[in-house]
Amino acid sequence: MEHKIKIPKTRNGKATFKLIVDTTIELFYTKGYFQTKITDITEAAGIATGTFYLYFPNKVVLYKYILMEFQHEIRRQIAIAVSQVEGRLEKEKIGMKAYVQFVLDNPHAYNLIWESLYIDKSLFIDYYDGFAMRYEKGLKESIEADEMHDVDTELVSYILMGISTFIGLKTLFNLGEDHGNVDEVVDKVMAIVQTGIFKTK
Amino acid sequence: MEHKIKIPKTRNGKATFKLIVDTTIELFYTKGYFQTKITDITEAAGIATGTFYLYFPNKVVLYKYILMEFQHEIRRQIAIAVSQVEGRLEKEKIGMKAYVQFVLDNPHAYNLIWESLYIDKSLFIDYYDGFAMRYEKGLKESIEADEMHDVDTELVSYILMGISTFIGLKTLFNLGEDHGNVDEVVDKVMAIVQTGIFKTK
DNA sequence: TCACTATATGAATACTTATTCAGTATTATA
DNA sequence: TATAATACTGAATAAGTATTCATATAGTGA
Repeated sequence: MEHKIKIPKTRNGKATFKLIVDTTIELFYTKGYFQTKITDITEAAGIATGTFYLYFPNKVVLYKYILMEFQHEIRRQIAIAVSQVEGRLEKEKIGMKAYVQFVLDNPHAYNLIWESLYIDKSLFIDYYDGFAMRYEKGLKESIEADEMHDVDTELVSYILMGISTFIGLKTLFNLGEDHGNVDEVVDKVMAIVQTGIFKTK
Repeated sequence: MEHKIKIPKTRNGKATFKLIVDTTIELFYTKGYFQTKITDITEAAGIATGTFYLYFPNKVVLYKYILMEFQHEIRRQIAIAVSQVEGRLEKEKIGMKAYVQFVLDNPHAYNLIWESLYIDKSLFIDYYDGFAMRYEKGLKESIEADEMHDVDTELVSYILMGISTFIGLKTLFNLGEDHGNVDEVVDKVMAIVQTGIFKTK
């Protein structure tokens, strides 16, 4: 809340900084944010308690740092995926696919992002609302081009995020059967989103 | 974790018990489980600290109690909704609708259930996996009756829960435009689930 | 009314965890 | 290789919360 992160200046400092971040990601994932104590982090990282405070004023600042890292990464990956295809509808599909793919490939990230809801609601809202607005833009274009039903774009954005999140969840906990192949799962999801689940009369 | 809840025996005791539960639901909703202290609860309820321990050995036991309450309630409501319609596919649709409806109508419950992921993963898994299995049963029957595409039922169960959750979320935070009418939102969601979002070529 | 059970109180105590800081070690560079 | 800058240590201290318990009150049946 208060101060800022202190960026290390030397190679050693940077290594310690990264060690703290990586250790924390792992702990937030296994124990959750609130149940992770500063001493858990320093102990797991094999550093002294005081070292933590050299770089981070407190836990929430570290949390936000990690959250932003993931946020950039996910957007970056979607941008990369989308840039490699031609055609607007195709881009749309690939964008969704990339999002689902990211969630599945990065359970740590997904888990952490979602937890923001209980840490600081504004973080959560910023994250998902920001994402929804991005989605909406593409969806609207698709509708105008008559490639998509005239759906409520805002609603659809949330639906897509909800689907991705829960599929990620399922994979995360290995619930039910093992759908080993992520690509396959993503394809199935896309097929369902595309044509719906009920047969048209 | 340890002991059990002590059920009050007198009218007065029951009132206090209920007061604690209701106050806690409100606090868990606004501040979250971990950020709610025992003293926050007793203070908000206007009772002495010790009174809390008269009925609950600690916070997590109270949390589990509330979680179970909601779990029963949601299943009860779906059962009621489903019992009022004829036909299997129709029941299926109504069941889904009831779930989405419940999530939208009970943001407190929804928020609390989800938080279990960060309190005790096994609670979370039990909840959602149990729900998914219930869904699956109906979905399989629909497919056999050729009223539904031959989708991966497990996947679809999670997709439906994901959608409900996120739409609930959106409503909860009043993100984007205000879709005041819950019924309408639910109908839109069902339409999308039914026919998909892309036009078939 | 008396005796007994159930409820309620909140200051005192016990824990848990965050945070500081005086001292030490390492590294870069002049 | 001296010295300034940076990084690191962990015991000591500060804060924050949970939990207990001696004491008090209210309700109930005989």
